[in-house]
Amino acid sequence: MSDVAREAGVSPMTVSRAFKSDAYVNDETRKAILLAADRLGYVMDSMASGLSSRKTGFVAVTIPSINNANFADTVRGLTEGLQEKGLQVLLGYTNYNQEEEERLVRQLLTRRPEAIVVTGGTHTGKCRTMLENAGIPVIETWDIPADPIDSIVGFSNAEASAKIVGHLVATGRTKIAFLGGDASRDTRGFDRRRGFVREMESRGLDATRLVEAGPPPISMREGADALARLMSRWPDTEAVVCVSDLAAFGAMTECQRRGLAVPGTIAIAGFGAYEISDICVPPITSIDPHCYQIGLLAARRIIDLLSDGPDSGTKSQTLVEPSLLVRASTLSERSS
Amino acid sequence: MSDVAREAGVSPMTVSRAFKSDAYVNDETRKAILLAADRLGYVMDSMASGLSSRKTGFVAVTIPSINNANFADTVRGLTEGLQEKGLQVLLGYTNYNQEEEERLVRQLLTRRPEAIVVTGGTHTGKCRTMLENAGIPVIETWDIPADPIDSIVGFSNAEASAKIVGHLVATGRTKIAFLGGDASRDTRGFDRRRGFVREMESRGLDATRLVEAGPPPISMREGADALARLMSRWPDTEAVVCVSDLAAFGAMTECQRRGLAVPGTIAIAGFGAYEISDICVPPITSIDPHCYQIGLLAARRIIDLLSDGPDSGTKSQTLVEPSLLVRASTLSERSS
DNA sequence: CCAATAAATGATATCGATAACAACAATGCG
DNA sequence: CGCATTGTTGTTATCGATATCATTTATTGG
Repeated sequence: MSDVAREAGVSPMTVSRAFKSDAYVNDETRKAILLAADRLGYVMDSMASGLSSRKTGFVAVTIPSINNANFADTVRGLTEGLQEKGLQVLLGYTNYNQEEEERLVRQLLTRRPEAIVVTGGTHTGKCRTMLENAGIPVIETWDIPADPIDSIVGFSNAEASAKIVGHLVATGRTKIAFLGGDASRDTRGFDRRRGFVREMESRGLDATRLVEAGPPPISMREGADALARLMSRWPDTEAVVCVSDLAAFGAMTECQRRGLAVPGTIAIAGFGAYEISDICVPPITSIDPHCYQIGLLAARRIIDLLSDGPDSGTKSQTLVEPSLLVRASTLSERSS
Repeated sequence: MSDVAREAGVSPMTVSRAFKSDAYVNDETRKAILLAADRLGYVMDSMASGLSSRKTGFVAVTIPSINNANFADTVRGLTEGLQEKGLQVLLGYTNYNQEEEERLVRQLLTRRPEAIVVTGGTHTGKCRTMLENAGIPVIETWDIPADPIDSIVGFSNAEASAKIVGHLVATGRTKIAFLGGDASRDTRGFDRRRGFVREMESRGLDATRLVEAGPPPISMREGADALARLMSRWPDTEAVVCVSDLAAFGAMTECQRRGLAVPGTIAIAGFGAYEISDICVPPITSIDPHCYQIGLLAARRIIDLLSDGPDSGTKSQTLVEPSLLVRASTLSERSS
């Protein structure tokens, strides 16, 4: 930076100001400085800048898996929502593992982010402590934890399942199964299963048709395998609610292979509004949790918290209402 | 850090050393320091550390889209490959846009990464200049640029197409179309199309059945629409090579809707070895570019370059051989 | 025309760590 | 026993920027 200052015939301080948009600098001076910087191929060192100003421009974000269209959409919303304020997302993924999350959060905090976004509501004790003591806004997304750390931008996974059950019952199905929902690692999937069980029971229906599909991420293949197990155990099942669209699609391909008509013999519903659920034949009923919107709202909340200053005392809750997308895979009445 | 030093009764320098694994510190002293740090909830400031040691621990990575399983796998390979050396991926996406890439690269370079990984071979002039002058290893992936900046870890998209053409011809098809491949933005998709044309021509076959599917990312829906256009223009088409598995699956659903048998009436091939191509009915012939492997090899190359020092003069090329996955969608002979 | 204000720039200390060197104790070896 | 070696810790300067305060030069209104 002092090289640039010399080249432009000003002090380093003026160069520093020329790179901030808001500061007092003469337009011509700034122009000259930017030109000099360009000649020298100078790019500012954000790390040093951050050290001095105590603003790193980072927002840390953890997601369970990078290879998941839903979380990717949320990250997209975050990235784009934070861009206007010059904030950059620092991304890490946990592999659906809380110990890994703890390690990751520790690593991310060493970068002194100005806020941190985590997915889900369950963390290791140490992880929670770190988040509480970090002294920055913490946003929990994709869930509504019973005991939030700070702010929430999420939705009720349980209620989403309830919505689907309601729809299936309305179309005349009562022998309904749930596919997926691992208790140990996938808390959101487990919430969906819990919501399913609760809703079924509250309607006086049998809520014991539960098939595991292994730990997340649930692949299409695992969805197919799980459907096979489901049908061999409960052959008279009329509908199956899947923990995700990927499992649902896998399950549907298994139906095709077995010659089970969808939705004639069995109805299938998924979760996540993945593109595949819309385009496959027949299209699969799903829940759109509005992933991109979640990211955008989280970004907005962060910007608010960072500008308002110590308003952060209030633990805000921003709830997003998932939408039920009724499609052909559950639409028609039962034919048999 | 000086708080921790006081708490542990040592100098700040010793605390600094205690956090590095390689340094000379008495085991008991280190234990005491780590304990003190834990009591005070101290986490090291990597930014300050980086400023001083001139090692930020960042590796910048740009990908066209975050919502793409192939690129996500490469990022996974990079992340995991770099983890052992304590290097952290700093991710950004370009939306398949070179101006956006330039902006992103500039932003990423302000973070002083120790290396940078970019996808593809075409950049704006300024972007290329920045990369060349950054003074750090630059890895270009997913492609084999004619005029590499530094190191390459990639494969030939054109040859991958040629492989598919060879397979289709071997199964008796000659009226083959290519779906997708936008010249303006998706250089890799365009390379695949170019490879298709070249291979068809070299076999003396008609290489004019080309259908655009719009700018990337190509959705399943766009694949379906493109197939509709293809069949209305060239109804006698016997096989279609798609720019990606997503387009291929979309195209296949359109066949289902139109009652066209796959592979009986028309064979379909994709690219990318997405899970869907393996599980759909029928499974779709595809190319596995070994995305995770690309990431891992890039990580390894970076680690080599960073440790060897000024060996970086040699512009290495690490080539990965894509695998053809023959599946039912192209397998059987033509039935009509 | 002058005091008051605003605009533009500079000087200095500092952010939180580490590099580099110095200092000293313990150990080994001829 | 003395000197070289290794292990362990401390001191000082510094990385590249910015906060803060000081200073200088327009600008404005009474």
